[in-house]
Amino acid sequence: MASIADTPSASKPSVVPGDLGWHLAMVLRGYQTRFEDTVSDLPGGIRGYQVLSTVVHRNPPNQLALASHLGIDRTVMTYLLDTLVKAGLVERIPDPSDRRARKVVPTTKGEGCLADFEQRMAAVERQFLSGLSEREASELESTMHRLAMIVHREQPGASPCEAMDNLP
Amino acid sequence: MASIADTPSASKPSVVPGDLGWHLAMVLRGYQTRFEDTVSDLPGGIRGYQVLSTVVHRNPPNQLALASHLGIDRTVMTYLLDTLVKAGLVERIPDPSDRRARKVVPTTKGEGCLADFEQRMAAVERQFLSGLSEREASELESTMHRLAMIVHREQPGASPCEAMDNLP
DNA sequence: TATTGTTATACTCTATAACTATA
DNA sequence: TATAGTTATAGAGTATAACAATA
Repeated sequence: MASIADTPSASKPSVVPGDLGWHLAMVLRGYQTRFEDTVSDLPGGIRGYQVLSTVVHRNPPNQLALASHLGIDRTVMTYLLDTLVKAGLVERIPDPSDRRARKVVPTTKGEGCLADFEQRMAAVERQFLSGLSEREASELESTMHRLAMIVHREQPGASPCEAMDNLP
Repeated sequence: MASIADTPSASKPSVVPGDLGWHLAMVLRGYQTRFEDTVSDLPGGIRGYQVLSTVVHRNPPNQLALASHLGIDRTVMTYLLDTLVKAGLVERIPDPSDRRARKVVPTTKGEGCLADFEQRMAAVERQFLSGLSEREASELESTMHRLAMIVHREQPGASPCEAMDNLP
């Protein structure tokens, strides 16, 4: 029976090209599973949370900016917002300076709801990174943050929310 | 017009719970876009590459181990392998010790093909991380590797390929 | 009875295009 | 003509269950 001893031994991690992608996918899947469980009560699940969080913390000027910040299509954003509006968590208010556009703002209920779920999410993230040292975890977060910014800027469709992503 | 100045300012990265997930998703998407372009000629695309790479470098004992290592359903693996077999890159050989199982092995053509695509993939990964310092990039790779192992071990369905994942 | 691999079906995303109302 | 938002449709991807062969 072939055992693991047959495989070429690796002195450094990620010696096989493509391994980085495998690791990213595995980590993201694990994270999303925990995320999903945490926000399953929230309308729209993970994306509902992300929309609510973006609306509250980043104040996007319209739906398109909101959608492209989260990397989702504007057609999907319509459905998502319908769900959140129906649940009374956000509102669509017309932009007086551009009557085509609508600005999405949280309701009082939405803000309270987000605050509640953020506490749970923070606990989940801490638990998720608990296998790493304090320093490793914070370095991972900051490196991922930088890399995400680089990727997002090079991605098509990033333009409408550039202003939101150039925070220090 | 609301500007970014309205948002609560952040002194540290990832102060908003859930940001880690956003960053992971953004980075993975950027990575996969480049990956996809690089291996678009290969049957099965990204997954074709990953299957070929796993078969060559990790020598999984059967299809199920192969599938669960990559986090793919065994039913999907059947289709994927059909494609790769038809392209002459791998073969299914019966396991003499368990006649239900089939071991997937690369053909000579498959090995040559993988070596070729690995060179391209290595270049893509270098370019992908080029915005980071040498030290940051290698630390990111090793931390992601560790975190992926932790996640994978906790994931259901990980058992059939445990032996493959416990490499140093 | 449990497991490996295959097949068929249904469901969920996502991508695309078409439409409106404004600019 | 181009853009913000909506709607409808088709396709890819995924999950589920059922099945045959073997343990």
